[in-house]
Amino acid sequence: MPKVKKASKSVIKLVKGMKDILPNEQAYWDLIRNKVNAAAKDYGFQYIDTPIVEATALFKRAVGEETDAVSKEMYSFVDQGGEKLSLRPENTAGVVRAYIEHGMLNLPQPVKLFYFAPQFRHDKPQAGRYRQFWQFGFEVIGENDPIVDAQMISLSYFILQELGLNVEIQVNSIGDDSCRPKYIKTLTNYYKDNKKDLCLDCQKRLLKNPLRLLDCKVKKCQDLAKDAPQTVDHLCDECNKHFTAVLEYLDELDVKYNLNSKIVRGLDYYTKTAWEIVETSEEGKLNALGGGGRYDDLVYLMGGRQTPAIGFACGVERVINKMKDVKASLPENWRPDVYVATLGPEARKKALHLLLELRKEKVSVSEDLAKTGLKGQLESADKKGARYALILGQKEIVDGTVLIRDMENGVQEVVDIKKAVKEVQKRLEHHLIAKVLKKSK
RNA sequence: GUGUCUAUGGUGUAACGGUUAACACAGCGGUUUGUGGUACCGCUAAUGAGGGUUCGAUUCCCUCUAGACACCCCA
Repeated sequence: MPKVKKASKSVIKLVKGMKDILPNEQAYWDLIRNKVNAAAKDYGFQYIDTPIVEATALFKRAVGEETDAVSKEMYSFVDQGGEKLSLRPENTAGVVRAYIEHGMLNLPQPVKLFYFAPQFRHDKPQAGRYRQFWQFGFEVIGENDPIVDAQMISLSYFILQELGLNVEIQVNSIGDDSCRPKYIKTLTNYYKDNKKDLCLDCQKRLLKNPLRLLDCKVKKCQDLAKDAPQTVDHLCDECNKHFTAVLEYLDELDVKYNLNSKIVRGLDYYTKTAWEIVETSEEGKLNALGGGGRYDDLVYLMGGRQTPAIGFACGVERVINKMKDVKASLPENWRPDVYVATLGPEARKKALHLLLELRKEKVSVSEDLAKTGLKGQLESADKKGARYALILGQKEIVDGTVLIRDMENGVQEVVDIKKAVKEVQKRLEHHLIAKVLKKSK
């Protein structure tokens, strides 16, 4: 054995708020990616990747300069060329930029896009909240029919349900340019008279973000919120009609939803329909797994022509957290079909060829050629869950044979090494047929 | 930014202020290079950092650091 150096004392560690996604977690990620991809295909969405880095101005304009996501939490920097850049805090702005920049208005409308990508916000880390976090999201650009709202809500609901979660939709309409400003005025007027009864945070909210007053957790604020004017009662005709239609379509779909006047989105670009997807198994805690809404003015705001749009996004880490909480079932781990074990230098050399052959034939194979003891190798084969082991020792080399060991029952057979691959394939087929038969019963 | 809690090998835990910091799992090696899932033996490996109290600190106190959780906000 070579001399082993001791670990040095100073270790560079993970940056705060960042997370390694280790192999033992990947099953969750694979599952989510697969479900998202499958849903996207079924619903006719195409995948899009936009850069992690965008001009800071993009987010200031799209997301809103006053939002926390942009004003407090954005990773911004000036690069070597003096450009003001930021890591994206969300993905809709980038998608819309791409839509405009690549003239997607010339494609058949609406354009339906989806992404699965890391986002960055310099927040204080917490359960299910990281500074680099992943979101999958869906956007429909170029359609304002309320039926699309209902379909998008249903899609977001469906995906999380597919992942084994008990979810519920909280839906609201926050109006548009023609009614929201008036509503906010009404709301602030209502609160002005009761200002002294509000908690300190809410007194700040009154100035900064009055809509947030509605979901304060402090009792006296909640009591006030109960009688506060609600957005839905102050929608203009157009918004009202739209929202009513959304709900009507939603009733047709098999979606559990709740009208919730407290749903207010954190980003400025939203209009009309807004919703959140919450997990319902744990009472009290209604941490949103995802959220979405219409953003009919965003394309225009970003310099394109007026184009209605709607989208939603879900936080992947949060979804995984919940999946763990409810012990959602995961697909079985990958197992190699065959493990090749060797004894002796000749066998090791021969095994190199055997491995190539097996891989060429698409037999999934595992080995530890560097290990010498047979015991250790079989132990490894077992841990890896191999179905068969091919054992190749001195004796087999001399005879031109190889041992096939069934790892489930320990039965071994000697076969001609030239037929080894075929023999393995034959057995694997039997295995597969047996499995299918078992399932069909 | 505010608050609460926590800090022992890779992981999970243990140690009235008092020997060489214990146990389990994992990892690695061995039990005449030939048989795993189910034996036995061994090895590797830890008190976050710095101060203080004390004859003596993993244990008590302070500072820092890191982490977890909650608030804010959000996905």
